[in-house]
Amino acid sequence: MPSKPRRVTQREIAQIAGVSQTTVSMVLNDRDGTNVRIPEATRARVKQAIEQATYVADPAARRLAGLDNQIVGVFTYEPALSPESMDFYGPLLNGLERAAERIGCDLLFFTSSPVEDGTRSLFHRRTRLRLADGCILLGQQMVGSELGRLVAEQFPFVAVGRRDETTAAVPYVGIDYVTPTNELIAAAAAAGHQQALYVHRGRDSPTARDRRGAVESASASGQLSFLLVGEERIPELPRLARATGATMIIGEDAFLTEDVILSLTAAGLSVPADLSIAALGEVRGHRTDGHALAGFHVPREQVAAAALELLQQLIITDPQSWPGLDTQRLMRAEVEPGDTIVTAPNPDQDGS
Amino acid sequence: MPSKPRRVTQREIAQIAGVSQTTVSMVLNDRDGTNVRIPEATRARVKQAIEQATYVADPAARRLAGLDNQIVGVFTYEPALSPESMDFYGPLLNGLERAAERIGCDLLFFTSSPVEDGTRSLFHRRTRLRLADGCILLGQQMVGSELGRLVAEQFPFVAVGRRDETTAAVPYVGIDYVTPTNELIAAAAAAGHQQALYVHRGRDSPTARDRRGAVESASASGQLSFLLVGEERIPELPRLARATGATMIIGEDAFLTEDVILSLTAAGLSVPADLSIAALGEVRGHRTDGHALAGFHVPREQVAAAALELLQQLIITDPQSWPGLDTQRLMRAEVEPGDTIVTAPNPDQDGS
DNA sequence: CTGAAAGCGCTTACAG
DNA sequence: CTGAAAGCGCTTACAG
Repeated sequence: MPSKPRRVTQREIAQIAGVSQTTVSMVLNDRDGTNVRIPEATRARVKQAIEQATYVADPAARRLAGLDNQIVGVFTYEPALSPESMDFYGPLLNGLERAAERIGCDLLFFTSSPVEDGTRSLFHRRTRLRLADGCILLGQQMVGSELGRLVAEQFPFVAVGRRDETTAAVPYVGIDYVTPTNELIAAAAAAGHQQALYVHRGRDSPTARDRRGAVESASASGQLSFLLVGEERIPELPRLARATGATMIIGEDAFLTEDVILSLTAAGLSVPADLSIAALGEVRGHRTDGHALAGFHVPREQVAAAALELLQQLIITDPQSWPGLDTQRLMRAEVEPGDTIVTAPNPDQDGS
Repeated sequence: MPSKPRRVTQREIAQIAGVSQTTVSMVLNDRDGTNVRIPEATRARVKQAIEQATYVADPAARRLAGLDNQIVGVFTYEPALSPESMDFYGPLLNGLERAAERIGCDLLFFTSSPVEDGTRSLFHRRTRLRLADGCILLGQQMVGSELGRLVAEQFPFVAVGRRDETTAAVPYVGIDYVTPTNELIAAAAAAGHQQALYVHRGRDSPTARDRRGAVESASASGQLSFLLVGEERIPELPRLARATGATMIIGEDAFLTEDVILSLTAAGLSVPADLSIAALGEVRGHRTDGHALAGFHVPREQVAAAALELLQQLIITDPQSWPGLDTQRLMRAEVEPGDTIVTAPNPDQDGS
């Protein structure tokens, strides 16, 4: 270990300015309370010494003495900066970076977290978690026990995405898929669609359940009847559409929906002429044969920014008062009308 | 400021295990030197207490006591996580993340650095730079005075990209463009090309100079004669090629080269049938009309990994001994042959 | 208004 | 082999 080169400290500043180290600290932190009132002259002298000696406070010492750090931890359960993960993490990281710059905090990525017992863990022996004032958790899937431990230890953190890995009250900022799903279904119904297929991945995540739930209740209310189809049955879609008289197919997300379209066009069907199509996920950048895919815009940048803001609130609030905060927030995805929902062929006209 | 919830400390572990706090520290850090020899029994007792109490050392205290942190700072002179910057930063960040995971260190992004006096500065009043063991600097353009100060303060850091912003000996890992440029020109000459155009952006960065220098010396040696053309003259390229008899055009980078191709095809010229084309930069993912663009593969992931490894060396080496280290390294870009360099039309045949 | 002192949680000589 | 003590650089009661 190399000898840590000594930096200029408050003590030296104090000597230069001819005051005590305490006074330097007071000036530095603008402590001008009831019991302390430092005359402008002293203050100026100290400030000048600080300037002249290019003093910078040691963050470790500040932290140890109990102050906050302006450092926010970022933990992802998988690599966040690889090309493959950019689709999902890119907008989130972008939103985090911008919000961090605005708030004035640094971002500590816990890239070290080793794989132990088969899963990446936030709590390893040498975790630097405590160095951060709080932590943002990113990832499609999180570990319930770790979320629980964070809650139990009253460590400020916010998860991105609605969580159900634990019964503990996990602070999160997630995405409201229900409202836009209802809107999109209403629009489809208004366009004359009565029978549709919903193609899903069969996952059991909160957002997957949300979307499926909205679809099912639209179906139950008779607004638009759905047949739910697992992704493994995509090849059968042309047949299923014919058999049910469906005039529309909705996919759980854009990528899945692109597979759906491939299956349809392979069977000689044309989109949206023969079948209207939509995805219950981000569709920006997704086009099909010149048509903009109908679906949602998911404001991930804003979600990340909102998560950081919520985290700041938690950090400056005493844990005692956390229950009074609104710590579970949803940002609404917006409907992107696109060009792939068209008026349904009138079934009555078929018979005429 | 909320009351910092108390964490379990070494003192408590010591009480549980019935030893002194010093012993706990010794066990924790595997201090088994000449003067200390802790019997296995004690050691086991302490370890069990640590386990049971889920003790994690306070990184701030460790740091303050003079140990290293396993935290590497990352500073970029512009936002690194925005979609626009992903082209350049993406591969670097990916390489950093992977190397950090392997080495076991966390990455502290100095996203806070505010804009002061018109430029983003690493040294602001509250910089957390000192919290990191060392720092990686990323960016096309850096500030010479800050590089100089880092050198003067003997703070371990490594810049990505060859630097010339200061006369100080800046540790860096950069890219060797000269070797592959020579190779590419040799290949072009071997394919019969004798006259070419080099389209550049007129920048004065080290890598721009390297490329231009290699082009000029090839020209001077008679291997392949070049006319150097600024990017503003791209519209004139068809005329210039005809006037000079050039059979090939090389662009400084792939994006510029794509503009070149647009200009040529707009004039009714075909690539590579009428003119061979290459770029002196990363060409992966760049195709032109079904042809893979000839140029380089720039191993940015490896550059980032090498930078982190060099930084680790600096960190564990006493600054006294830094001069003995090879702190300025170049990784060679590789030639990607592509499909856009074809045999030159034989000028003699023209006359026959 | 200002300073001496205690304490944050750790490491490392230094004595037993 | 093990512990008491000093010190890392800061903040914050607490006395003057």
